[in-house]
Amino acid sequence: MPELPEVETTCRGIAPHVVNKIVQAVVVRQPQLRWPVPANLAEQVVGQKLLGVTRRGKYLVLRFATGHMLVHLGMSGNLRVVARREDPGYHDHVDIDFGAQCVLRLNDPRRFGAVLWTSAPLLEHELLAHLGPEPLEALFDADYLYQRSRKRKLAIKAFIMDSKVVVGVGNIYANEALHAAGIRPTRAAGTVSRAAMERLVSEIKQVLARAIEQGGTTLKDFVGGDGKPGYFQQQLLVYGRQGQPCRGCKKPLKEVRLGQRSTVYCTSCQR
DNA sequence: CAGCGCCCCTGCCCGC
DNA sequence: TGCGGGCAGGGGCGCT
Repeated sequence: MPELPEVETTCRGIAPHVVNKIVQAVVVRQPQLRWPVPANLAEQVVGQKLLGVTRRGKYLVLRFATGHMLVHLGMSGNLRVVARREDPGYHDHVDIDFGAQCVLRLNDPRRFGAVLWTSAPLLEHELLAHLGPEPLEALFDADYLYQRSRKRKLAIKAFIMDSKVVVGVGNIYANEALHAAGIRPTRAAGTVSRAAMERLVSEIKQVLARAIEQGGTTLKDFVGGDGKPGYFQQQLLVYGRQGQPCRGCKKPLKEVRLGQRSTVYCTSCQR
């Protein structure tokens, strides 16, 4: 479900409700997520004030005085603020209870998500230490992507989806950005021209920024931190449109499988 | 090291 | 209607 815009939407949606509130209780109904939820999570945070909610890649970072709680939504997770009286449902695995009608609730049917705790300096955490730049920050530019891609033989789509290269570009937006930039997803990263990299960086930034503005892409059941669906889905030009006409040239869009992921492109507009 | 495929898991959709 | 197979937005990890 969530790509970077969905995680950012969640971050913005929950922050006003939970920041500066004190954790009253932690309820773990299902500890078996991507990694086990730490057994001592409650004792780490109960009684502590949540100082801030940020995002690094697709990891949500909840900052406390003594450390950070990392939350990843995996493929099917969502994190919402609910009233305490709202009974937990199926797949509601973890509650962070702030009292006063305010519970942060993780729901994740596939359980690819994670809830972790680290008291070491945040950026030293192994899951964050080797991440590439944020796609919407200035550090991510054509120079950077061009230099890093030289001599790389893997497909450009897999390259931009590698979180060590740049974080937060998931399958949907990789498909969309490559289409907008006129680059064939299967092309070896090292053969993409400098000019094409300029377009690609620009399109990645644009597609992510637009999706964030609109509250993310709702596929199936995504809802942001406030429970509202996103509206970006209606603007997808290639993802899920295989066989349908390219909006540019009207030729049917082709679908191939790249690294076990659905890859859709126009054989005429993308070279 | 780079690159590729395999999983973790549930739900849903499709074809038989 | 029931069931098996394939696929789904992520991404760490192990193998070659």
